[in-house]
This record gives sequence, C-alpha cells and structure tokens, in this order.
Amino acid sequence: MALNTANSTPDDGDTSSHGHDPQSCEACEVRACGMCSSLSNGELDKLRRITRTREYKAGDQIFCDEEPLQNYAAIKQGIVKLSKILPDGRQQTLGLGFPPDFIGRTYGEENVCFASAVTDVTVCTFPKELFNDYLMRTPALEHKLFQLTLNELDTARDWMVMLGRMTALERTATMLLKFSTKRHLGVMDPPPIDGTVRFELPLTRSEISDFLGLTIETVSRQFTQLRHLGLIKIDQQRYIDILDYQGLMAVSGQE
Amino acid sequence: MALNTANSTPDDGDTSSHGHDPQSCEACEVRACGMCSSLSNGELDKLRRITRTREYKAGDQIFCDEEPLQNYAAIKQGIVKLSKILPDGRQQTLGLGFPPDFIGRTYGEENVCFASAVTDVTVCTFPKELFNDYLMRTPALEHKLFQLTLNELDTARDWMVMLGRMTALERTATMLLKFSTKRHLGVMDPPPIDGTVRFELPLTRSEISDFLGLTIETVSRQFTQLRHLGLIKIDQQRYIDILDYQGLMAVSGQE
DNA sequence: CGGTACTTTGAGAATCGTCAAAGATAGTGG
DNA sequence: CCACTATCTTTGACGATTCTCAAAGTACCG
Repeated sequence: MALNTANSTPDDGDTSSHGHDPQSCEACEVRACGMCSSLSNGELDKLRRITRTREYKAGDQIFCDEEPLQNYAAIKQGIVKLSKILPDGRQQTLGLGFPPDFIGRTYGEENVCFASAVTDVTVCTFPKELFNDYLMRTPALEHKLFQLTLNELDTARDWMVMLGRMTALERTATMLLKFSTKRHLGVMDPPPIDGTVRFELPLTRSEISDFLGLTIETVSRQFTQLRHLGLIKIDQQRYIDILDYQGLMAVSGQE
Repeated sequence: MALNTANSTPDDGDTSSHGHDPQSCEACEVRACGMCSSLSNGELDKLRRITRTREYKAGDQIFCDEEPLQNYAAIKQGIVKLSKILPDGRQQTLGLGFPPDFIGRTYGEENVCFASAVTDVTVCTFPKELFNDYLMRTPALEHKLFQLTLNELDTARDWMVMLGRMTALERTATMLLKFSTKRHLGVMDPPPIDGTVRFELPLTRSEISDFLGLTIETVSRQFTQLRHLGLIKIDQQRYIDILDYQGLMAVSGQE
C-alpha cells in the first residue's frame, strides 16, 4: 500500500507493510540525528501517537507526483529516490533520501514528485493534517525541518551545476565522490582500506543515468573510461574501489 | 560596497550605496507579501532597528560564493541572480530572486553561491548574528522563511528537470513561459494585449544561457526557431510577444 | 556618426544519444 | 549442481544535438 492511497495505481505490485506505533523511539537508529533530535522525550511521545511505521521493498513506489499529499515520512532505514517524470516519459532524479531525511512536501497540498524505494526501506509516517498541527505547536521541530530543507536546497543547487555545466565524465566522477564520502549511515559499506575507498553503489546504471541526466550507455562508457584511467575498479558491477582519489577529483571538474 | 565586505574583490566597480533605517516599512512595496508579512507592526519595529537599505546598479556583485556570510537581504526592488562558478569559469545560474525574496543562506557560515544584480536592485540588509537572534525569538518569521525556502526548493527541482532532461528548444520555451506568467511584481511589463502576452526579458542572451545550461549561440538559435515557428515575436532583442501560447506550451515539453 | 557590446548566423567538430547485439549476473527449477 | 532465463551492463556503429570558432549584423551611447 502506497503512502498515498487516494489514487494508488491498481496492480502495482506494492509489497509494503505497515505496523503500529513504534515501540522504541529511544532505540531508533535516527533518534539522535533526524527531525526527532529536536524533540524532548515528552514531545516525542506526542508525536509517536500519530506515527506509524511502514516498510517498502526495493522498487516500491512510496508516493506519486501530483497526488494529494496524505502522509509525511521520516526515513529510518534504506534509500529513497525522488524523481520527476515528463509527460513523454523522460525521468530526472531530484535527489536521494537517506536516514534520517524527511520526505513529503511540508505544508503542501499535493506531492511535487515521485518517491520510490531504492533499497528496502523503513519509514515512520505521519498523517498530514495531524502532523501540520503538531508542527505549528512545536517551533523546535519546525526549526529542525527548516534546516533539513536548507540542506536539501544546497544539494539541489549543487546538482543543478552538475546537470547544467558538467560533461558526462565529470558528472560520473562527481557522483562517485559524493557516494564515497557521504551518508554512510547504515547503508554503506566497509571503511577505507589503505589508500583506496570501497563502497557499494546502491543504484543501477539506469538509476544513475536518471540521476546524472544521461543515458545508461553513456554512464557505462564513463565507468569504462574511469577504469581505463586507473581511477576506479569495479567488482560485480556494483562495488566501486576508488584507486586514485585525487585523480578522480581532478576529472570531476571541481578542483 | 558589497554585502559581504570581508573578501570583497578590489576594483570591482561596485556602485552600490546604502542608507539608514528604512523610514517607512508601512509604505514598503513588499510589506504585505514578503517575510515581513509574518510580522506585527511591533515586531517589524524591532527588525527595522537592525535593517539598512542598500542599492545596487545592474551588474553589481551583491555577495560572493565561499565568502563569510555577513548579511542577509530582502529584495525590495529589482532582480537578483544567484549562480555558481566552476574552477575553470563555467557558470550556472541557480535561480532568480524577485521582490520579496530573501537571499543569503539562512543559518549558514558562508555564502553558497554568488549573487549579483540583474537590474538595479534595492534590498533591506540584516547583519547575520543579529538577524539570527531575532529569528530564534520570532517563530512566525522562521515559519515564513521556511515557506519561502520550500518554494525555492520546488523551483530548483523544476529547473533540475529542465537541465537534466530537456532539449535546448524545450528549455528556451519553458523559460519564456515562466517569465511570461510569473513575478510581474514591479519588474515586468504591460499586461496582455488581446491574445498575446508581451513582456521584457530582463536577461541578456549570456545570462539566459547561464540559466539554461546552454551557450549563447544555442539560445539565439532557439529564439530564431521559435520565431520561425510563429510562436513568438522579438522586438529590439528584449521584448517578447508570445503569439501562440498553446504552441509554446507544446514545444516546451511539459504538455 | 562611430565605437562598443550584444546578438545572430554559419561551418565544422565534439559530445552524447539511439539502435543493436553481445556479455555478465542473479534467480529458478530441474 | 547445472542449465536456463530474465535482467542488467557493456560495447560498437552511427546519427543528432549542441558546442566551438569565426564573422557579420544590430542596438545602444555618447
């Protein structure tokens, strides 16, 4: 069942499940770093009353663009992809959500993009109206969400530079660098071995191409070129070793 | 004098001037619609004490990327361009600020982009520390800034789709449509005449190309093509008549 | 009227996309 | 355990779009 149930497409093979109140916010992976970090235990108790946890399998749609916004969500585990689709099917990924990101257009009437699960995902969901009321009465939470939104805006603008002005090779290198350094929380892989950095790419080539504003084939060719330049090594198409961090920086176009 | 004076480049030909407390917030063009609309007259009085007005000539730099953030600003008049520049000089415009937008990275330590005046610009400026203090004590203002930021994020993501997935012609048409319908406040031109929409393009071809992630020449060719398609008419390279709104929508790729 | 800056147009080159096919991986069932 | 299949990825050839470089045209400002 999708987060928004109003217009959820039939036969969409959604395999999500939902539970009741999360029993242990105290033990939550993201209690200390996400939006809940702005809340006292007392305030958290109130929020918990309107919270449901929900799980999605990799590939599930979480909500749809232009659908009425019914629930917000906070990511507990997994990676969420936000994207827009043009009428003729062209797709552009807008960003990735990692724990403890908040998703759903705050104060919005409808969703402004699609959200789907890249990996298996666990979220806490909050009904829009109840959450808005809670938010109005809890300035500390609004402050925290504001800061998360400011970070999202910073990120979006960095990607705008990438999409507007970087070559395919630069985009690919830039993406690898971002993945190697950020957001290891819960989803990323072993720590650096000697000089090299190793991590698992959570996205397929198709998802990467939607992210970088390229085609699958072009992305694949850039990976090949980075391999031939001796900057990276690829195992099983998904595990990346950065062999030459400085070299990768140099071809990424950001000095 | 630039908004941030710490590292302001010498000989930058800056022609801005600054005044003292704005005498009449009540008469301000954006009192009712900008961030100040969240404030009572009493609260506004307090804010006014830390406010200075400042004016910039078209082309002036307002602040620089990676410079310490010293002042925030609210746009009273004119158009501000936000942009980033890659080490090798490639430039990407991130968005335009119109009255009553707020500029400066809220809660940031340094600027995350360049801001420059596209037209002559008048702003109210607020010293960072004092404004942050004020903001912390004024949840209604934070709420308002949050909403402005959410709108900026929506806009940035729309541009991401444009930059990542649209052709040169689609980008150009999309930009014209946005300019024709939005933000007529104080800076735009005569109202629609019969079926057609007429407005002045506030940007040069060079600024347009930085905005659309294209080159000057490509932008020019798209204008020519739109003219040949009978969708627009251009006077003096700056005044645009949209002759066929539906047609322009059709080539803009957004249905 | 002449100079400067901006815009348009043209020709050729480079990058990236499209189409097609082969190779690799993971999952399934015998 | 081993085919067998479906999906994803890589590679190649070719074509289209956009960029680069160059020059001509146009508007603006004294």
